[in-house]
Amino acid sequence: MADVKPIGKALFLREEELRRGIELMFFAYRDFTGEADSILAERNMGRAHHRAIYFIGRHPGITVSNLLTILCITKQSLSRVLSGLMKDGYVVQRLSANDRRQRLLHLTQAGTALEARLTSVQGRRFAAAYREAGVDAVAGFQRVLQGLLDNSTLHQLTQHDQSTIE
Amino acid sequence: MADVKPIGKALFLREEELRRGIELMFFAYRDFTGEADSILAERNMGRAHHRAIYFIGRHPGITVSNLLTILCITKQSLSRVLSGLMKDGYVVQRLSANDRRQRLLHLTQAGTALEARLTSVQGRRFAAAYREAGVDAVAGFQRVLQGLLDNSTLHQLTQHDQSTIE
DNA sequence: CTTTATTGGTCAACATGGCTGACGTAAAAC
DNA sequence: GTTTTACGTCAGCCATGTTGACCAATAAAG
Repeated sequence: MADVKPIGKALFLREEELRRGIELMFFAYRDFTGEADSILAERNMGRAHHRAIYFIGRHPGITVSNLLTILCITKQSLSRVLSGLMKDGYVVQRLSANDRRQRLLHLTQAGTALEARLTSVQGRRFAAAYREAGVDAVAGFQRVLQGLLDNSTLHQLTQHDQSTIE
Repeated sequence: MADVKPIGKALFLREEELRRGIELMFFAYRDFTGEADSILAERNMGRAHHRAIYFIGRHPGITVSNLLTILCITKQSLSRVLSGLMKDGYVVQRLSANDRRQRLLHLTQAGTALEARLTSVQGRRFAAAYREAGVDAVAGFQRVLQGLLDNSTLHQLTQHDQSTIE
């Protein structure tokens, strides 16, 4: 509301444009997660399990702490999910050699397979959307999404080094 | 995995590109909803209340049925949320003249005010992201998000007429 | 060596928001 | 007029987020 012109129509169009973005985010996120949710539901798992599997696959040997930093949920929420994943044989913990307090998280074969399946399903959707929209649109898409991030999230993502492997 | 070139590096880059999209969607959606969630939490409300308020504001006089079609949740989930919103004075029901089975939903003054506040917060984030990214990026953003939608959602959105007012 | 901080985990208790199934009531169909 | 359909509500279950208290192992600081 800082640099709004004193013209009724311009204001209206601006608001409509913003609402369009808000609504697209809602619907696209819902549909984007829908297929994976179905696969997970078959195995009595939810989106929380997916997130854990995804980021453990992405950062093998990640500590619980670092996973918490990525997910921004409480230790207890994650603990419940990890317990289930270990019980069901998707994730294993190994003790760290450096610091034996740390449990380093790894996917099992079953975990890797499930992660691949879920990522494949979501990747196909992205691949189709990217193909339809074109390269320039994809760049714009990523720029806008990046602009929607909190600063802390942005910093986290730009440090995409080996820091979680230790 | 249909039209993949038999080159290791190209495949890797493609997968990384898709994973970047998947992750950006996760983080951006979380941060995008975070501020509104905080405002809602102050009033003992959640994201479900927000969705209901948002779409009632968008389609004054919408029926419960039509709201269900938009949200894709069960009648019971919505009913619980609507009961709370009516109890707290954000929403009122009016009986339809045509079909007295229907309850037509409207925001109260408090509901309108809350909707405006929440939309303003999310709109500001979008406005900032749009400003940084530029007009072309915004177009690409919208094209890609649209491509991520289920067909049924896309059809629903392209029929943005008065059908919900009846 | 002792103290303190960090890391990881557990348990209890609670709220939100999905779900299913049972069940009214109003309108439509026969 | 009875049956069927449409619309909405209620009760209760489950997953997943929350807070707070607490414990154990280890690292770091004194």
